[in-house]
Amino acid sequence: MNEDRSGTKDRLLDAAEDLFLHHGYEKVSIRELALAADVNIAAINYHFQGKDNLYREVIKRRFTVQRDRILLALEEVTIRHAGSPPLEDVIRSMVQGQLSDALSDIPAGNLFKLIVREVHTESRHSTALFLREMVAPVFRAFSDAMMQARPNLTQEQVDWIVASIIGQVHHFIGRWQKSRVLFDSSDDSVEVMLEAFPVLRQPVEQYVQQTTDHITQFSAAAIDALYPEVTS
Amino acid sequence: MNEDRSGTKDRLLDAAEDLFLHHGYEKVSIRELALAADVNIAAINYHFQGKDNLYREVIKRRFTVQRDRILLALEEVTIRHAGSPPLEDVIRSMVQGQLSDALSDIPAGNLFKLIVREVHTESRHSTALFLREMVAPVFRAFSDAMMQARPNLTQEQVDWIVASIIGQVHHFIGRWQKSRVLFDSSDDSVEVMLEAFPVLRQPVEQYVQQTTDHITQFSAAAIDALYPEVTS
DNA sequence: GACAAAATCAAACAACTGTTTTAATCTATG
DNA sequence: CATAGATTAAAACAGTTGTTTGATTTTGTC
Repeated sequence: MNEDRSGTKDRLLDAAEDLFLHHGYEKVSIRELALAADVNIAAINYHFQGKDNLYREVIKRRFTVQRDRILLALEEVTIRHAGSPPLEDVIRSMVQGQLSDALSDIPAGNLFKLIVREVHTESRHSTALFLREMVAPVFRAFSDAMMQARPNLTQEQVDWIVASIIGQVHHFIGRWQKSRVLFDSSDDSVEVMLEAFPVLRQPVEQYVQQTTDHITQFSAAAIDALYPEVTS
Repeated sequence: MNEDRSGTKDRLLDAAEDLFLHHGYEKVSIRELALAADVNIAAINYHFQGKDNLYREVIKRRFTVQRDRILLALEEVTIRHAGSPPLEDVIRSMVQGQLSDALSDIPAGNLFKLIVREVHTESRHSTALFLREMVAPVFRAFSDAMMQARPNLTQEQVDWIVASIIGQVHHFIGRWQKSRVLFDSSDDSVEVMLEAFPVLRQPVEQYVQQTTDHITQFSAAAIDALYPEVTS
């Protein structure tokens, strides 16, 4: 078989994931990719018909796994509570899932960093793919779970809430990454960040945990205060 | 005098602001810039000593104005209420200021789009400048105003809250821009966005207004629910 | 071991990048 | 009007980009 272990292909994907993540699509040349993966330059075009497609494959390789993980966590939390999950559990599933995937250093966790980059940039490399197959299903599942947790909410209200929560998640992911990038490049302006937000000094695990707690509590409190449950 | 109207310099700055905003720093070549501004290619290096510096100048031209506008609004709201401004007013000053600046189509409003791009990308073109002179002062002023509105909050609590609010603001800015970019490029995946968040169908002014209201109310509700005021 | 397919390699490709150079033109002041 | 300085212009520069070529090596199968 030719599909099992090419070696070259996988090394290329790994190196590409790492480099694209840390420096962005444009700033990484295929020569750097080839060097990092220890393959010939032509291998990129031989195995993946071009740089663009390599980028797409990097994403495709991970995103199904990650998407399904969150979808599963959301589904699990709703069926465990027989269709009426606690609001905080729903939010936590989503927030924790995204944060830990995005900030963990295991290779499998690099996807969300790429996605945040992709969404906030307008590089349009695979926008349709992202939106239709990755972002939209997760949003919809999150939306549905939240409506099961708080049936008194309208769809539009849930839309606003979901946007607020995702916005917070991405922002905290972005802060962490920015601080690490600045730190890695010994840019002294990292001190300005750390001073303004000392939580960034902590190790990843604690940052993920504290951020998850904050976003969950902050958002749940807002929801219940704005749209109080009607206890019949 | 040589400083008043060069013509070329200003046309270059205007074109650069527009192009950098819409396509990003890397994707815009100096030849495109020169064509759009209707100047010779060499003019970029003659007037700005390189592409990098032109980018920096584009930002410098706007950012002081914008920063001062928000700082003023925050200051004004605190002195009007004699040092204890209503929480919602403080949040609204910040949110409204950023949103309207970022999403209005007047040229003066392009800065924040560039900033969001700059912060969420790691292009590092003027990170220190941004953080130290633009982001940090605004964050600090926002932070201070909020502590005046709710003296019972600790600095750390305020830090978390500020991050949550800014995160929402940037996310809603990003959504709007993304939808417009997709729309402009007739990418049909814009439909996926609009379907998931129909508010994006509205004109700018209403989007800014509704988003401001939502973020303000959502965040204020969370704050008061999480950290209730002690009424002595 | 022979043979064909797959994979790797070094080299060259054409297109583009930001920047300089050199000459021509404009502009204001004497 | 003449002339010095500021500005524009066309062309060339050196370097990099993603991609392709054609030869060479490796791999698996009979």
